[in-house]
Amino acid sequence: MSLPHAILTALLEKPSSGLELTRRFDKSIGFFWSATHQQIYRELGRLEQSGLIRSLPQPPSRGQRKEYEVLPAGRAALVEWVAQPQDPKPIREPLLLRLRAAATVGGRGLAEELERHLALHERQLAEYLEIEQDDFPVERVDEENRLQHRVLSAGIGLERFWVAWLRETLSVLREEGPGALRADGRG
Amino acid sequence: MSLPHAILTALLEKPSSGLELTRRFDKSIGFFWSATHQQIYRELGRLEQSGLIRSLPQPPSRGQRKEYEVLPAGRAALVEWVAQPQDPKPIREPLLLRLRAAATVGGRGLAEELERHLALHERQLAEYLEIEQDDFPVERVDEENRLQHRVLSAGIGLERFWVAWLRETLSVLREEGPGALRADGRG
DNA sequence: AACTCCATGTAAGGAGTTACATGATTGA
DNA sequence: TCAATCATGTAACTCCTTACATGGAGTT
Repeated sequence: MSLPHAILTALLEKPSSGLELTRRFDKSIGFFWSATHQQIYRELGRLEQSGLIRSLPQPPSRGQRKEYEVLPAGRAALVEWVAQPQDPKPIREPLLLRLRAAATVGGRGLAEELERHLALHERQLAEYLEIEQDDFPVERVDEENRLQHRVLSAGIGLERFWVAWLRETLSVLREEGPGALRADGRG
Repeated sequence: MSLPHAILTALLEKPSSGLELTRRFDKSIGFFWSATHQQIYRELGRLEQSGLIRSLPQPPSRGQRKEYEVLPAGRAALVEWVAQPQDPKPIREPLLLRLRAAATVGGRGLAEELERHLALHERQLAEYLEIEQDDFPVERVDEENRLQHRVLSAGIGLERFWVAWLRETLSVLREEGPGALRADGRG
């Protein structure tokens, strides 16, 4: 039940059309809650029907921009959701599953895959660090800013974790004998 | 497409019935890939139909234990899956979403929720550390063992990250003024 | 008229969740 | 025999993903 609230938050920050929301879910908000345009359009329809948002007066025909804004009921729903208890979901990480499977059936080719993930996480980390430099300079620290900075810090911390873990794991694999779990090694 | 492979791995480690699998998905494997018994039974049926596993000769009536084991085709499918490229999924963490929403609409009651999550992650971390002490003593380090240890290390590292991040975030909230984002404060 | 974007959708299916149903076994 | 427990399922629903469809606007 997070998508509607993600959309409410995005619309509160700035009233938008479906496509604009989709773009924003590809960057800032999407860094910790991704969504496709199909999900977004469907959810916009539901939110409008529930009276939490409304579309601004616009030509209602198909293929035309439709801009949405949050109604007071929508803001109230969001405020209520923010403090509502929700247990953290257990980890669900296919890569760990694959490592466990590799422990049983052998991991031919797994090292390459770990290296690929390492590169991806390094790139993501660099992107976050760039955003941090641009958007969170030491001056201007009001509360809103600080909370948003904490969110970004979580992204940075998680990427740092994965980078470190992948490096250690790769070095463990290499200790097992050069190329032990590589596609070109002897499984 | 991870659940079938999680089940194949579990069955390779030890042939089991649906309920036994469910129990194991509540602990070891479940720490990074959870599943309910409904998912497991459905998937066991599919895997059997695809010829990747088979049920050992047993009374076929309802309410009777049915033990499964992996067939060669199942092992081959798992080997193939292990090295197959799969991009890491972007983060999807409702708590970060709520923090971002709090930055916009205020976070009355959020501090309590962060404290609750902190306690949960501390408990999970303690559990992992206990498992590490029990299952991974310094002696006996064959390859299988090391890979499984790396998996556990990921769990430990992630929990350590969340504990640290939550503590920092709570201290940031407190700097904003005592009780700023508490339910009993002035949001 | 054909092509390319922009923008909003529909359709179908997979995966996970929640609630409930049914049969076998065991113990009081 | 009654209840509890073990064990295997069904049903209905939500959410997400992938592929495709449709309409408008501007260009050539």
